[in-house]
Amino acid sequence: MNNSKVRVRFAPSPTGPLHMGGVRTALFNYLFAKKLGGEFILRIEDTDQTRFVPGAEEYIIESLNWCGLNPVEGPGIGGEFGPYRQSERKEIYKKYADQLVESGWAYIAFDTPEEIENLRKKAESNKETFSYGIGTRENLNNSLKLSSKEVQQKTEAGENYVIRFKMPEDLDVTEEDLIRGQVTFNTTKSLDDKVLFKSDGMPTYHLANVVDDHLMKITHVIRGEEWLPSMPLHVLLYRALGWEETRPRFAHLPLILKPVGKGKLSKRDGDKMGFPVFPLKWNDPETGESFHGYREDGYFPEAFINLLALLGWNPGTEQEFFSVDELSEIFSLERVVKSGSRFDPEKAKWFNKHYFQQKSVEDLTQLFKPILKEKGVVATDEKIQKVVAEIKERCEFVNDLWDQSSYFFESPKEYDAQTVKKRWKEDTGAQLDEITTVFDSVSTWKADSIKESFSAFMNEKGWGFGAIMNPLRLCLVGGNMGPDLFLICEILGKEETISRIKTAIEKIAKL
RNA sequence: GGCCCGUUCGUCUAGCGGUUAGGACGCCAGAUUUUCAUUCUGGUAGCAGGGGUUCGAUUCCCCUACGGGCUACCA
Repeated sequence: MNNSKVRVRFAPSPTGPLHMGGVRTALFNYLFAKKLGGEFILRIEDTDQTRFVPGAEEYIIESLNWCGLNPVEGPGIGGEFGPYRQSERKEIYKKYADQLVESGWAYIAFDTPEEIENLRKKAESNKETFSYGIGTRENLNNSLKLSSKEVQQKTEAGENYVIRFKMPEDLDVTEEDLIRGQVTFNTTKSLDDKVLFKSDGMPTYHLANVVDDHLMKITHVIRGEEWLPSMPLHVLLYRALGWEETRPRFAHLPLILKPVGKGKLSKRDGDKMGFPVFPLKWNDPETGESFHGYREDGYFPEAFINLLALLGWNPGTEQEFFSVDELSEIFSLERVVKSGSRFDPEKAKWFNKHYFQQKSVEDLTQLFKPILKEKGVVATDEKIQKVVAEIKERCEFVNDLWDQSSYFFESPKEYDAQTVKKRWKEDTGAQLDEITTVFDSVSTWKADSIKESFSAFMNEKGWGFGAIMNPLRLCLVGGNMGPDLFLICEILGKEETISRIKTAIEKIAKL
């Protein structure tokens, strides 16, 4: 096989947004290439004109970009093996299809889709499955049955035809999958005569894929498990085209499964369970539907990549946090798991939390500012930074910052009913009123000194801390959450603190 | 239905003939925090079933069950 420089490709089709399984495939390709000092390229497989979705290609490229998985060759990037969009390589494929017909590895078939559909239905009514191939092809409308003269007449008359692979009979095709080991398929038992070239002048995936991988000098095909059944076809195609010596090796990745229920992860699972399935937000141009994205939901790309890497792969050590660079050092296909893995949204959050906590207060402040602006909050960077420093450890997403800190920027709109019921006693209002006087007399408005004055007063009165601290917190934040109370006072400022207490006493009395 | 792939705590996984079956997420408990959260400590829970092979099987082989994928002029 191939001893030259490692070259791998990620080859999505632009039929919609790339989902996280696709990103993982791209990631593993990328890591494999990096590890071996090879090249990672992007190729757009848009041979099905009927399924083209506007914006999908841009989405794919932007997603890879957000994840930092940048190809060295691809559409919009260029490279010596371009173009990298199969629709732009259309002319290339026909030649190879014809070559296969000439060499007897393929044949021309005139059967219309309707005819085949009928055969399929008929077989189905007999509880059988129709398959175009060994056993049936000799009796169908193709160049195997027709005389060459008839074939010529039909093609010259402009009749539509496809080119099908002529699957050799009873041949065991054995291939060493880099993840699964030896896999064997018997041609008669499991393979039919796949269409290689469609009547619309475009190749199918199978032909285009093999031709392009060869032309682009791809050394390793790393793709999803859904392609495993077509591996023997591809192997045979390389053989038929005479490219066996240089053909790539295969590795089939396990699939990502739904968190609960049956089957592989799909588009709508996310909205059902409240997690994104796509890297970026996607608005479907046809249905108008909107899907969540990791980016917009506040995940950091580092976290997204990290969680993806550990879904179906592990380093063999107990380390769980990895940068892309680290992964590039230690990634290997041997450590890819064979079975499909259920996606766990909880663990995904945990990964993000880790990266969130790694961020500096300064960085988080910058990320928080646009959110505050959106909320109509005006505050100095100094205050925002102070707040962020206090609440950082309670958050796992940038979006949590507001939920954990809104009371620093606006006074409570309501008071948590449960806390009121539990903590607000008959004389609480009067006691808190006295506290405002104490606060008013604090000269240096710093957490320490506020606490000092407060404690002295409490001791003098002989009041229980618990009986005052909790309702006091209620007045200032509206509930029983938040960091140290005196720090909150400090950040709020003396005036605001006192005013909030007074407002609360009034409002709660009315409840 | 046919073909192929797979099966270790609820989930992600380590294990590559002899281990008290390890870690992580989640969950539970305790400690700290005069709140809540964080943090720390501890706990809970697993080799799908049945046959072989072997002195010995989670580990190797076979069968069954279950799960997954494919079975288009879609990728």
